[in-house]
Amino acid sequence: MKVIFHVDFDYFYAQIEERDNPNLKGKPVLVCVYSGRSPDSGVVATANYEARKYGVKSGEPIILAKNKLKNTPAFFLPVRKNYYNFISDEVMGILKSYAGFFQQTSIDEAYMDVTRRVKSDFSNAYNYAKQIQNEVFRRTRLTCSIGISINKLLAKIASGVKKPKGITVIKPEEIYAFLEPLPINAIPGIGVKTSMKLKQLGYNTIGDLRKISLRELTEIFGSKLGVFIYNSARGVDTSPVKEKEAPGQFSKIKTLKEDSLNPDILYENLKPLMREIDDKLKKYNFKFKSFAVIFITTNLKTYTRSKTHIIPQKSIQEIKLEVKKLIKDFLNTEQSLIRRIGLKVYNFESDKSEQQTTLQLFIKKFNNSI
DNA sequence: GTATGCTTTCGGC
DNA sequence: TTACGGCCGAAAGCATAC
Repeated sequence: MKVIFHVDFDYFYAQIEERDNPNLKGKPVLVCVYSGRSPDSGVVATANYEARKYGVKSGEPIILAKNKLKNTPAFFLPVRKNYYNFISDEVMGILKSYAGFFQQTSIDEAYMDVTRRVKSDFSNAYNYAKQIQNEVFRRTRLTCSIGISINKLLAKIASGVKKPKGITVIKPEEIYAFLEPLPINAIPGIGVKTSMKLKQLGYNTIGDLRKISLRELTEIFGSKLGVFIYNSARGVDTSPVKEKEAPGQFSKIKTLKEDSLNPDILYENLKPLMREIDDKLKKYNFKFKSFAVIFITTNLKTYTRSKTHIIPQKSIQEIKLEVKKLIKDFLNTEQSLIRRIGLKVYNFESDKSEQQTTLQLFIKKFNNSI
């Protein structure tokens, strides 16, 4: 039986800001993404618990959060993403040293397979989690919550139960009782769309979900999603904890000073983003085969238009005329005003060439050895 | 009809 | 009453080949 941890840092961005500035302690702290369009245009990325008491949520407009906190002293801070990434590397490095297998899934979340380290024992696991929390706090002054169970699905659900600084264990014999009362969308991967569909059929909890046969589920949702729902309702998840692969895409997106339909203005706004993506490509030494222009309209609807090359491209500079053309073509078909524009590159140089490199390395080694 | 691979949209953080 | 980022990976949607 495996023992899997899911580690989730508590209100990560805001917690880092609190740690670095003791004046913030005990007061609402909101880390915000300012778009630069007007002084308060933008959204809240993360808020600490003091702010959440006032109903502030991630993703809501800054101006709305200001309203909720108008009679309270509160701190609205601009997001410092590069700095948080640096801290993330630090805490992830610590966690990794405690895991047999390690999988970082976001800036502040990770799975750990600790089966061997705790000898498959859940009371060992609890103590081990405590030890990890203490060591992370000793070295970084940051707190996290940990979910413990036999697979990633259950560990992830568990980590959200007790926060902050929580440890929640779901032992094998507790799985059904634990899942029974939870709403269906507590299963990661089941969102509004799927849970609404199930609600309309009269199913509200994971307990209800277990009454549906596999056959029925696959008829409604198709084989892939159907099997996924059937297994999840029973706490079954066989996906392994595995090291994160190289990134599959880079993107940059920017809110315009004002909405526009002018292809020249849109392109001018893309230029700095193109440079930043180029820098990143160079840093990683990646080439891309596909690129896409992202358009977000006044009503916040997202569109993308893309193009794929057979030959991997080294730099955006090589395809800037095609970027221009994608913008023109898009404006010819869609004429709602553009609020935000972005660019992404993906389809990085195929595994084939990587295999070639390892093959070449092997040949070198082989030649050296004879 | 179904498997596959590509493009676009969705949704979490 | 409205207000509204920037990134990523995954799902959904679509086209094509058989």
